[in-house]
Amino acid sequence: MDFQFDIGARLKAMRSAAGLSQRQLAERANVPHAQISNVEKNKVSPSVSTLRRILSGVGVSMADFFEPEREVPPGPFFEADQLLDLTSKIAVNAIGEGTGRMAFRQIGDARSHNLQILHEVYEPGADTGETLLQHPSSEGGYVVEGELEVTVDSEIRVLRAGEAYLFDSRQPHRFRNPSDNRTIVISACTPPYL
Amino acid sequence: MDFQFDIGARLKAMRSAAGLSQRQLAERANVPHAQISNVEKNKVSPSVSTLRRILSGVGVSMADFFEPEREVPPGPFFEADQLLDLTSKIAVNAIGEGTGRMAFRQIGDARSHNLQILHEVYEPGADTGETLLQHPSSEGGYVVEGELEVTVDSEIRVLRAGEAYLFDSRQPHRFRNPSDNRTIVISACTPPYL
DNA sequence: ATCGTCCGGTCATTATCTTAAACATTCCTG
DNA sequence: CAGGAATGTTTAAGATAATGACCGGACGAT
Repeated sequence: MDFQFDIGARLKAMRSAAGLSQRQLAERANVPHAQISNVEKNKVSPSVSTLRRILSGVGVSMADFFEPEREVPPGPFFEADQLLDLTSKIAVNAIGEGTGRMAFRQIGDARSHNLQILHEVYEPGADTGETLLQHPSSEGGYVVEGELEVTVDSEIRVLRAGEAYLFDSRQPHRFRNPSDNRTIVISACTPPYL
Repeated sequence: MDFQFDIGARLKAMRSAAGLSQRQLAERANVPHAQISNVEKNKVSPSVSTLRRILSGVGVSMADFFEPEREVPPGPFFEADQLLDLTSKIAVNAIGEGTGRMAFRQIGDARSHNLQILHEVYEPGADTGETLLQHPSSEGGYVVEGELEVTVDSEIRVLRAGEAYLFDSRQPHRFRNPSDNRTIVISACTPPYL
């Protein structure tokens, strides 16, 4: 999680792709043109607010700007510690008022393979709440250890180790660990959630 | 291009999802804990370098952090000016040493529909160069106006208005406007490039 | 109650970014 | 060649963010 690209070079590339001079961009973005120069030459690390204004001038979002910094896991084989931890990301993007500790770790590059396989850990009581993202995708999983209460579109079922589920993720769904022990699930989803 | 979320709230959510205190995160991220507090309370707009350090502590990339800011076009109908301008993004991410002016505008939300339809404009001489991204996807297009020289895996062909192409984008490919007039193409790709 | 430790928040100082104005270059054009 | 208009760069000021020390509250253990 530490590759970083050359912000200045990237901004410069985007600016010239848009066919703008530093001054033209500065006007659109409502920043002094010196700042464009400073950022492009990496003389400063701009504040988020400044960078946002600048990028608005070339019609690029922050997310798109930093896209290349995304970690691209290697493969096709992964050590246990090479799984990509998506806990914070999923917890904030996909889960509503989840409670309790849980962890999600992804195998490889879900995007390019169009397949997201996750190793999921639910501590006792952990609850995703009603899942926010309801993708047009398919989703299934296998309970490796412990118990998992799965709710799909008003059907509730407690799955134990060895049992499994599979459904269309457009249906509202929710996961919970109703037991006093840790629950471990391996799940798969295509196309990927995030 | 101007929705902005609450950076502080988002960081806080991610931090607690990771089960860390401000001080714990501060140590991991190598930042004074006061700064975590300041950022979470939106007392400052952190510099990119600072935010990057903080996010490394929760294992989230900049791109992921700003993901929700991405523009999600409405639909299912789009006015001409509602097409999403991807010029800078594509030019920098997908195209190598392209030359000349070109523009790419996307119809709707390619990701969720798994289908990317683009309105492409090539000014005279515009050349994508060898395309960098060679996705496992399919790609086709129709020349609406002007001429387009398409190179696919060593096959070269000049298409005129009314003609079209379709190929597997894993093959190396390249587009060029060899004429003195503007060229307009409507293309489609699944799954999307970006 | 009284430590000890953790928590998040605040303060003054320092370092950094931001700004506007001046500067240097190039490329036209008369 | 001189003037003009564009370009990107540097400068010195003012504004803002980053830092480390400090504060009061919450919680447990003694």
